[in-house]
Amino acid sequence: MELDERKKKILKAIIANYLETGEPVGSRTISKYTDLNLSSATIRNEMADLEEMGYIIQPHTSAGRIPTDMGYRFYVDSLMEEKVDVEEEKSSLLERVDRMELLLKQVAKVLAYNTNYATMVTAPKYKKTVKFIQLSKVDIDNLLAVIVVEGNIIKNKLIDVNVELDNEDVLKFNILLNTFLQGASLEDINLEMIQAMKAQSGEYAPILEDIFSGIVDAIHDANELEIYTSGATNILKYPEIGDIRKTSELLETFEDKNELSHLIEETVSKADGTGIQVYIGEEAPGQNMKDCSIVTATYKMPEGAEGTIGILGPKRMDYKKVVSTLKNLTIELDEIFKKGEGVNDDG
Amino acid sequence: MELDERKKKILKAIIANYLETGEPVGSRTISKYTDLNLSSATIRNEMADLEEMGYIIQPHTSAGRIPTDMGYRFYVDSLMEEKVDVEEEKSSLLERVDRMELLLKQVAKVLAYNTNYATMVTAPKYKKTVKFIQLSKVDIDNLLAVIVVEGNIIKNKLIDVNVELDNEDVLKFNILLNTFLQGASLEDINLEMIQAMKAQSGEYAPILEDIFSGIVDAIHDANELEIYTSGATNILKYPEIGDIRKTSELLETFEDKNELSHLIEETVSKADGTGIQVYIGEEAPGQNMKDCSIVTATYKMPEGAEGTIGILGPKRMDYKKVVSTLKNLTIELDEIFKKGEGVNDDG
DNA sequence: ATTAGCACTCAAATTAAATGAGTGCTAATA
DNA sequence: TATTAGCACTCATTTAATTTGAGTGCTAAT
Repeated sequence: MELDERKKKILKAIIANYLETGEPVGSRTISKYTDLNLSSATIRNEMADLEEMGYIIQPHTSAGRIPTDMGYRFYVDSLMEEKVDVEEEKSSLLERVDRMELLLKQVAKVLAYNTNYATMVTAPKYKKTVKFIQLSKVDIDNLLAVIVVEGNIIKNKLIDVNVELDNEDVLKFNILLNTFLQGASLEDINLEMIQAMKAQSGEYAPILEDIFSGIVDAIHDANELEIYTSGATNILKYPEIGDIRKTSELLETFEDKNELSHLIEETVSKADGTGIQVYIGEEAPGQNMKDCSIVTATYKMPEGAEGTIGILGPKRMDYKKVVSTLKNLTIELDEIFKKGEGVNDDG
Repeated sequence: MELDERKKKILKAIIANYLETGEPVGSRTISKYTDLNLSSATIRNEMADLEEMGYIIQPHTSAGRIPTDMGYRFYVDSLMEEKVDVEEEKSSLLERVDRMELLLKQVAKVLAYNTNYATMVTAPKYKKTVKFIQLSKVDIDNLLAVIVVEGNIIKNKLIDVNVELDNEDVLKFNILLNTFLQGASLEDINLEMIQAMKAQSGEYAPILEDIFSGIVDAIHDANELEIYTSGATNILKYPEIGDIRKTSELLETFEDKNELSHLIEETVSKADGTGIQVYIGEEAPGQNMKDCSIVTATYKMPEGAEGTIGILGPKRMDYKKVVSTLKNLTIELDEIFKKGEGVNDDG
């Protein structure tokens, strides 16, 4: 059987209507809703065909039709025309801030606010090199290490030292650390480098051990795939996502950054790199997501590093709006990074 | 009418049973459940009395009894004996960490894990004085201010400067800032002090403006009543708390740190300072909390500063367990602060 | 003062009936 | 040949009626 223009039009009308109302769509509705000027009987015949082809399904004998995953997929790939950018929507959504962390938090928040779904944003994964490092004596037995890595990610680490150090000692350490670490990435910091530093540290080698491990910790921290989420409770607004138990599990998954990071990695690994990806129902990773869809977008930094923005919502999601919002946002992010405006990462 | 021993025993049995099962408790159950050896008829008479006195109520004519808020109140105040501390429970719940922030996050988490309710922890509210302050040049147009305040709360602030500064300039600023700010609390930093600093900064006065406002921001930040929460989704496990809509609103309230901070302040203002406070149903602040109870505890720092730990759960809460867990935890916290072990705040 | 006994109440569970949106099929129509 | 009016049929949902049973209050006997 062939999916001719008319069938497509009808399918589109069914899905659009279902996305709006959440109710199974009947033939009479479509008959009136479209400009096809066909009777409900004709629509019924077409619907029977569409069902046979697997695009729609009846939840029960005497109900209207709802889209199958395959139907959604076809809608997203071929039927949905993207929202025209009204001029005012183009207006920038993000405030400029100077730290990656704050920027991404903001992205998650703005997106959740605009879409009413749950959102997640990962920091770009790139070789973060040390831009600045400084050790200071905070009190009698604590050193504070401040490390700034590319993207202005700032990490602090208090290091307990049980030997008294004077300011001159600290100064020496600072010179040593900067000589070796400035411009280094996590991968550059290996046993070899540690040995070399120890060799130059003379009598302080044992103390340096502590300090060094503290700093490596902090750099490691900064390199971790951070995830920012927002609007988790939005999930509760869509009761169609199974029962409370399931929803509650989903929420927990969403709040567990570790699990979430796995999920995102899975989606990213599936992505074909063309920007925006839509995962519908079964296509989405994770057990509790059968009734959800995930839409992800990738933003790029000039150096080629990529981060992901994701939206989690019900299958019956306003794909149009989500996709267009995501597009605008990634464009804006790309620009922010390009200009070095906002987040400053000129090393 | 008098609340004699027997009535107390019966009331206690009713509430204990209700806390366990969540079902209205009938006379027959109590007749068997207690060691009073009374027939159900007698219990019924006593129950009628207890109802008249306002401690219990029938959800409908032919149902068993459930506690009223007043019943819960009496139970918590007079009937509930506290859980005996099994030796193993005494074992410490907290790992030692060196920063207030991490410690309190941990408290929230451990508590949520142990009780299965939603938890919140506020940082102690005290005059936080500046322990350490340092300005460094991170790149061509960014200065990094690092401020450590008492309790080892560390704040970073990137400051955009549009004038090129050399290291010597930065050094000067550092000396200036330290002279004025070390040991100062937020209240100490007033217009007068700013004027004095400006007077000493000479040609740099205009730049200092930016730097100073950045630093004041950061100190302000550090002084804000931070709240750490955990286990918010636990709320979903207790369907007795109204419908989904209400629950969802409650969750949102819980995730909104600002609102939450108001709530906590309200409870604290009501507290009589004897440590653990229980707010049952209507006694709790906030509109969506009619079906909830809040239990708060106060921990103290040696300087007299106080912070609050709170638990939010259904009225039908395991008060015994909650109170004992909270007690242990505050004791442990008090000790950590006393010893200066873990969080280091010897200024 | 306590308790056995019994009639009574009412939420909740079960069953039955009514409703109505929507379908599939058939026969008439353009 | 494609479309449509018409009609019998299906079945989730709604509404009503019935049954069940836990639990009560009262009374009379112990």
